[in-house]
Amino acid sequence: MAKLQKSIDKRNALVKATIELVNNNGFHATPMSKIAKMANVSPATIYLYFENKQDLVNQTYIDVKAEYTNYAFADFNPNMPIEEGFEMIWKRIADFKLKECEHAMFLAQCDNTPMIDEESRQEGIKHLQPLLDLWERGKKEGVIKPLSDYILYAYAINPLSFLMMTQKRGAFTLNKTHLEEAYQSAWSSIKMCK
Amino acid sequence: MAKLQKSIDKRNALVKATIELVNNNGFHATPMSKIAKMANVSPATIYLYFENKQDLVNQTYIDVKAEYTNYAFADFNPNMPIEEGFEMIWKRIADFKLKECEHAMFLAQCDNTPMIDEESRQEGIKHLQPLLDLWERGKKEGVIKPLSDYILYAYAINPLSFLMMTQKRGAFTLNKTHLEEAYQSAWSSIKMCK
DNA sequence: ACGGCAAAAATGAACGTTCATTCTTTTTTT
DNA sequence: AAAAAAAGAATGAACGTTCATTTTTGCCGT
Repeated sequence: MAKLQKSIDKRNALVKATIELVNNNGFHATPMSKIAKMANVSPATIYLYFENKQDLVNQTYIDVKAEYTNYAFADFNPNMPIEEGFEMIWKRIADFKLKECEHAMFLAQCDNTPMIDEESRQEGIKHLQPLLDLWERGKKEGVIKPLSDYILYAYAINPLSFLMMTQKRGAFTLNKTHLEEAYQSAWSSIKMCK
Repeated sequence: MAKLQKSIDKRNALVKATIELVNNNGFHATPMSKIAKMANVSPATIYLYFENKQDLVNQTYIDVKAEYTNYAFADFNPNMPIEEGFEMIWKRIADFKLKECEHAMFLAQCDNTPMIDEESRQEGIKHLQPLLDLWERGKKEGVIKPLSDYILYAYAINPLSFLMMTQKRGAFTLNKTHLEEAYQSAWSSIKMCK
């Protein structure tokens, strides 16, 4: 195997182990030694790929955030009609949160905790721009309520995080019907009433 | 001062310090020694009031959760009309999340992290029953959409957590108008359409 | 009202452990 | 065989918790 690929594999294994351990035990209870063990690597090797523990968790956050937004916008193009574009993005996000729920959970933990440096948090936010642009256009066309982006996000997207979390805790399971209901709630909370 | 009151004061100081330090630094970076210092107490004294660090954070969670729900339901009575009751609870919750945002932030961190024992988490959920009862009644009367409680919560209540968090990060500030818009979004996402 | 005393509460220092990180040596690659 | 990558053992600091003492409290007979 090529040298470069081996390096990439090792880095990925470390990121993967970080996600899994932080999800299950929390940041406070995931020592570098455990991360190393789960990635089949010596603790010292981590420091060839990352500066320190903080850097490891920051980079893991940015990696996962990029994966999330790539997934969300994969089939989207900025010229779609507003409602169609929103539905596509919403459903991709829902898909991601349910299929890659380990990753979504990790993001939820990072986003509600001071465990990520502010700089990395900002870096992560940037990738969401296409959705904000869509909303901007929607407001101009009179299709989307003229609300702050934060309020739109709070009502249209964020509920999915809560549902993902609840499902992960085993309290209930989202089926196709739930998801359609949730989408309707999301859309009706941001669309202009006629 | 009475002996009992002194004990209560000391316990409260410890809980308060825990909230503040965990909010600012995260659980992983708040040692018992710092909690003790902030509460003006010796580290050893903590162990007269709490079994260990885990017990301290569990009890802090339950305390704050109880305060939250007491606040939310303070003026509510179960015989109110559905919409009036919901508006009252919603606005009290919004009030709490904005005025006591340190406490709300602490809850958000606990709820997205494995830092609280499952048992204490369950304990905290119980207090929400009056809202679930109101929704139950609303569904029977055909005023509230017949959705799972989790979906109702996701769309009607949880967005407030996101807005509180965003505001706390300084990204934007919620004013009276925003709040009224948010309430309308919340209500319209759960009310039966006519 | 008060001095003295036993119990309770509180303390600071100490303990053993665990952790993030580094150092030295070994293994792998080119 | 030189250079790069990886390893395991070592290091020093920091942590949660406990221990031996000291301080405070509440109560008693006077």
